[in-house]
Amino acid sequence: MQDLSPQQNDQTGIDEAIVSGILSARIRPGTRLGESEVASLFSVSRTRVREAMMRLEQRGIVKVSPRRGWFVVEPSAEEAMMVYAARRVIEAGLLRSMEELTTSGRETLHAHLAEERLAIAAGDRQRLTCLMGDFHIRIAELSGNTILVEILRDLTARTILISLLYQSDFHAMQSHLGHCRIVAAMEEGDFLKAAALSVDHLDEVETGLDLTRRPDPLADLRHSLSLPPQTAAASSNAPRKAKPEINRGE
Amino acid sequence: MQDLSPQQNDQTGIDEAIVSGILSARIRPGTRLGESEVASLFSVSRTRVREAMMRLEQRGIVKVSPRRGWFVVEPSAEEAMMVYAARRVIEAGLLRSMEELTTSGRETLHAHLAEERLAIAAGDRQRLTCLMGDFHIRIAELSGNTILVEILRDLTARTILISLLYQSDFHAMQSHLGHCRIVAAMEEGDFLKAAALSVDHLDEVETGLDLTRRPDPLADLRHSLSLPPQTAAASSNAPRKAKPEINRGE
DNA sequence: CTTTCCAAGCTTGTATGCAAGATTTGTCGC
DNA sequence: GCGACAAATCTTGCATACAAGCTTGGAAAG
Repeated sequence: MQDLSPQQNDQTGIDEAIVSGILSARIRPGTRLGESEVASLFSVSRTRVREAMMRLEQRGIVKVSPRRGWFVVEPSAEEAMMVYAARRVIEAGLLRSMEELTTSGRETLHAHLAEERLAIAAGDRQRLTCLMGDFHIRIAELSGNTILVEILRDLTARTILISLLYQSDFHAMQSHLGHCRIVAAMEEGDFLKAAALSVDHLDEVETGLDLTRRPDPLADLRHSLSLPPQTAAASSNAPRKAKPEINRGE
Repeated sequence: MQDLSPQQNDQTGIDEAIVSGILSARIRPGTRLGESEVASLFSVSRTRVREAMMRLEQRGIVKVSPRRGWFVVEPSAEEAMMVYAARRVIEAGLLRSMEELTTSGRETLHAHLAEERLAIAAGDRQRLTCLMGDFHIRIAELSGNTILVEILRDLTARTILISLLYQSDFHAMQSHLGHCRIVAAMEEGDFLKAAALSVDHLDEVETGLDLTRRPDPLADLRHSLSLPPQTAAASSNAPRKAKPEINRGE
């Protein structure tokens, strides 16, 4: 099983450790998070794990299947569209409501874009996934509205899960350029343009998804066995036998 | 203490009973929600109450003061402004992203406006508070995006708490007219105008707040003793005896 | 050999118990 | 009378225990 980085400071909470695992794409959608399993990882009792799960469920990040266990959500196609729609609404609304880009704000964004370029050059896909989501959070942070930041953070987490499910290949360079364009518009002080670009950017990413593809419950197992990844053609006539993916590990 | 309508169907959950109590302004900000207290009201153990509180905390509706108890949040002035800002961003963004008003949608909105008029005529302030918040949720529901609906529902709950804290007197008719204008614009198919009107409307409500007024920790007691409500003048030279105001620190 | 049914094991759901901290109240000293 | 201190009480924090249900593996029947 992918580790949840339990060595991470216990003070930050189990919640954030799991979210962080998702944001960095170390935890896949559908991953089972057994209460006792996580409890022993963090050296606490099930009670606290359960409380964390309740909070994460509220945030739309995990779901419970009664008496079966907790699972990282596997957003349906409908949910995926709603997440993107919500992000378009909020991010565009946010940009439209902005009035100026402070110097420190500009520096923050440029630093972020530089990091993106670095990760692209290094080909560090995991880090890239994280950065691509973070970009939008950075922008929200500029507004100083922590409420919206938190909302967007959760939506970003779900976005990452969605792309892990439905994105065949993501074009990092394309996304990066989209980000650059948005920042450029902000520097011009043209926040309406930035908002429009943001909508375009999200549309672009959403269009790149293959939402017709049903989530593959065997993805993990398939990967473990080094079988070729599921293709659209294969998914229709694949003999769905075998057990519905259980926690690998320990 | 205000009752939480425990007779409400247990299936709906403790969470929703409390939220419902807030939405209808039966539960005031700062209200203490003791775990065992609520537990006995709902005839369950503290465990389930605690889980409900964890979820509500995540939704920004209650806060825990360690080893002291759970309290319905008393948003600070900064938080209040953030809530309104977030609502402006989301609601305006939502309206701008809409493209048509369906027939059933129009009927829903008109039915709602009719209810508002009814409540105004009856002078039912409690019901009115609830309806005024619901209007914006109705609009979000038109989009079919349940994610945004849930977000707005929580923001609305917080809005009601804010107005209970900072609103000296709310002008129901003014708000109602604002709603009417928004609906009219939507009927014209002019969603940009509707979005602008929505921003104006929220601005208007926010302007009507007295954010300089510190929350009165004695409000409940004062009310129980039938003392006159706190005025800006009285608050400055009132002999602050009794307990040191509860956790509004940090 | 295949199918059906039952039991054992594991997982969550819920309650309860105990410990630690905060508040309050009563008392003592001045 | 008034302020400080200490014990009693109440509250949450956390762990554990037990109940209930799902899953699965194996045995038995066809």
